[in-house]
Amino acid sequence: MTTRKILVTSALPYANGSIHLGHLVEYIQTDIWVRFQKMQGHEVNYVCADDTHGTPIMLRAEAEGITPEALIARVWQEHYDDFAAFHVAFDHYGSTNSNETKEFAQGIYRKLKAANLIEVRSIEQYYDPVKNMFLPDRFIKGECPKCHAKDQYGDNCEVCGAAYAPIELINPYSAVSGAKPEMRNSDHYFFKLSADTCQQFLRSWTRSGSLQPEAANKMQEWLGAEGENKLSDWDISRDAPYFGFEIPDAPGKYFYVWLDAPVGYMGSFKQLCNSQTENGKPKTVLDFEEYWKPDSTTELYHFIGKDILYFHALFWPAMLEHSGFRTPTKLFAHGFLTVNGEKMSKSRGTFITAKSYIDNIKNTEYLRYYYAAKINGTMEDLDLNLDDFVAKVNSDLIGKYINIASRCAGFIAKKFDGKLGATDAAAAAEFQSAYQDGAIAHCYEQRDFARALREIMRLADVANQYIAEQKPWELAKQEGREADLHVACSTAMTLFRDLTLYLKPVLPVLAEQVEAFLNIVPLAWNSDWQALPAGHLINTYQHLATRLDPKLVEAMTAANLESLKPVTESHSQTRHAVAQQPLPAPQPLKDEGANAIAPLISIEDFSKIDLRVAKIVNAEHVTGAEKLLKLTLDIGEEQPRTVFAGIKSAYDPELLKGRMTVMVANLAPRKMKFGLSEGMVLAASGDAPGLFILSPDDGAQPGMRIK
RNA sequence: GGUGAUAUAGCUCAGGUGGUUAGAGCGCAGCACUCAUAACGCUGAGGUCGGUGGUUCAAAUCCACCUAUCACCA
Repeated sequence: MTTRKILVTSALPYANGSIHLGHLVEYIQTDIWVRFQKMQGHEVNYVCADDTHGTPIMLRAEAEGITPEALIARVWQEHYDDFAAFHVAFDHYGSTNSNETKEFAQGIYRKLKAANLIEVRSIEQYYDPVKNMFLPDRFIKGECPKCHAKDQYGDNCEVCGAAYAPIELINPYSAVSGAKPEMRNSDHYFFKLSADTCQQFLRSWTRSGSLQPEAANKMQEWLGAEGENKLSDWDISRDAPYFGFEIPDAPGKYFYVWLDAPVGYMGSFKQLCNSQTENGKPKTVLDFEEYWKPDSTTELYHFIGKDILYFHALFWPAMLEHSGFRTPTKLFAHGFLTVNGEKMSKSRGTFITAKSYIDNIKNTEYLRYYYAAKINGTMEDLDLNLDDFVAKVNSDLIGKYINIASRCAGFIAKKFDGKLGATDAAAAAEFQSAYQDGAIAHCYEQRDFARALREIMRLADVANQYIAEQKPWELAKQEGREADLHVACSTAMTLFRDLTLYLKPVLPVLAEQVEAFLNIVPLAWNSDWQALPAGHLINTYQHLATRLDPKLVEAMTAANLESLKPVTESHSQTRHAVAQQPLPAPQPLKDEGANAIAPLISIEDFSKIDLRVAKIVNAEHVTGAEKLLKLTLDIGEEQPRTVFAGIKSAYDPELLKGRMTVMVANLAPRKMKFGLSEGMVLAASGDAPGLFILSPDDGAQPGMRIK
């Protein structure tokens, strides 16, 4: 087999939010494919980076009172740790905010300009006079011109679905400052995608087999029929203030984040090339030019979500083609993740962050397995059904696969001092031919992991049937059957070894543990099939994996329940450089979003809350507490209750004594540093300073229920 | 609104080029087993393939329309 040279990327996560299980569909898919190719003996480099530029990053950093650089550094580390926990093994994980990416972005721009593909035009755009900045569509809100819903974004209405331009909004206001925006002119730089050369190139490139059939159809829609020019030019500049790269010879103008995001693939790979050193000297194994020159014989694959097909299948190849670089070999677009058949939802606890999975379930290979069992290389959405997840992991991995080793290894240890015997050639024949015909490898190559795993689990069934037929537990009790027992259990170990090989791209850590248990060199996929030899010594079996407890999954969703917290992230699943995508202001700013009314509840839900009129019989400061007052409340019970309330900043205890107020009487008691708090006092607060406890009208008596 | 995709047993999914009684795993019921951190084996009950109408000797599989879900519309 010839060694292929392959460069693989996953889309760049935006440095504005946490990695969640939706992101991981892509990174896990890519990682499995990369690991498979490496096991085949190919030279594979897998690079990615944080996507760090744009208005959302700039504003978020400002809201947090830190520099954008500090923000992206922090998020980079979080992303990096999350990926590592899920065993996503990048060869390099960089950042678009790098010198390498900057040089490539500016270089490409200069080439495009020299090719006469850049044009400057003056456009009219909303400007925030308070914040002194031009406003992206998503940072302008107002009343929908069609249905008159309030507080809709500048590009489309979430109530009636209408699409429009920001200028059509009624009573627009800046989502950043709240100010009324003004129309102002500004020069913008455009990449002339509508130029004949681009049109013609894209028309042929999108049909060259670089896209999945569904994606190619989609492109057809965007390109229009032959002779029809549907592409319009692409606005690649943004005005200061903007966090990004300056456009050469254009003071105050910056590259739009989507221009430098894919260039980040090149930048990250360049960093990888530069970082390969040996004894302090460059190793020069990786040659950037070899991978990116126009006639390169290496392969370049981008794994992306279907939402960003437009950028990767039109802008990106057109940029590369006209700036002297090679174009991608193929784009692998995938669908979105749904959880329990629906969009991920914060209020249902199904907006699951990578971190919360790690914290609650710990074993990240279970998710890798489940995703792999559903990934089929198409653009269809993938459903994470949490009940199914538990059932599948337990049944396939524990019940079928691990169980093979677990049920046979004991005999090898006890009866044969850990030494394997001969292999039952007839029983192993199916496995040997499965290896040789390469069907499973072919499925991996095609990214149809689901089909691969179905075949692997079928083989696991075959192995378990073999053991059931051999009945080693009976052989072990019969005189003179030791040889048969030895063969049966040894054969099972070879079958188990094969299954482990096939699962290794999906379950790299478990495979390593099996390699240690079987005392074999790391499994690879590029040699002839051989049974484990007679006389080979294996180690004592220790349980390799345990069943997934459904309670852990429940705990995870509970941890993600954030119905009381304001939505600060995109409610779409958009997961990459997203400035074109729905993206609310990153931090609660003034009067919208943060203060949205919570989801509807039923009267039953409300009646669960037992609110009572309470008389404050005593109030005092708590030594050592910055915010708390200790209240003694009478609600008509024999003993008054003690409640710690965070209202010290607003109330003098002396003035509270004797007042009537409202408390939640059936809140679970909470142990605090200063004692047990047996309820909660209600108080109102907003963005403005101040805190206001409630009072009933005169006449209300302690203990009266509020309903 | 336009476009692309999806819709098959309780759940999750397979079903090139249309062709005998529509498949798997899980779940469920029964049987059996005890080697295995209750795992494994055997048997069985469940779908007429989103809806309607076409093409055809024959359609889950082709066509039209409809419905629902997802995405994209730069």
